[in-house]
Amino acid sequence: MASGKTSGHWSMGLLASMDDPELKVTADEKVVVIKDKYPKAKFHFLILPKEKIPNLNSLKPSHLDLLRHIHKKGEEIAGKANKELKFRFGYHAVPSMSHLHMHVISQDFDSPCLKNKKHWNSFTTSYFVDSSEIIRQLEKKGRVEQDGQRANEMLKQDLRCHVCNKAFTTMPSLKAHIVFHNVTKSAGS
DNA sequence: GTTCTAGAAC
DNA sequence: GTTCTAGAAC
Repeated sequence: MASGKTSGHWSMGLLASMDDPELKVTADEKVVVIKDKYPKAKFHFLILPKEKIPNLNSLKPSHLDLLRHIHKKGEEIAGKANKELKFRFGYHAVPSMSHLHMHVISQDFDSPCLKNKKHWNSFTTSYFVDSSEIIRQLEKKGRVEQDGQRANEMLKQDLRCHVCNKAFTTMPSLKAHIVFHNVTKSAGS
């Protein structure tokens, strides 16, 4: 392999990342765990099933065990990474990257890779669907209903702090604000 | 998904 | 003049 010209289109990038030793965290018979290449928080992992599942819409009840396994793996990885920080486990309603992947992301959102409104809203609005919600929907309805158009509108929403709901007009001001939440939270001693 | 950058916003 | 956002990328 000379340079990064492996799989043509950028949306196929996750498949390459799964084999990248720099990003790979662990794997078992069902899933691969990698670090997000551009982490949007102090801890940001992706859990991908080895089985090729394109997206949420293609999930069937037969995938429920796998989804529960992914969720459990997420809790395990988060616990190993950091026991103080809060984590969320979930899926983007309209992911940019191909191949189903669950985000495991700490809620500090303290990262230089977190730069714009789309980044922010994709993790703090209903564009981010909790894994438990996906599982519940699949159990109840036999499929996952997805309103992609409504989800995409979430990305354009005004910026709001995910902790206190305060509104902000720019990303730099929001980022300066959330640092304050992180400090007060860990100021135990 | 990111990078780059024009021009809006300040 | 600088900061910041937002749209194109073949």
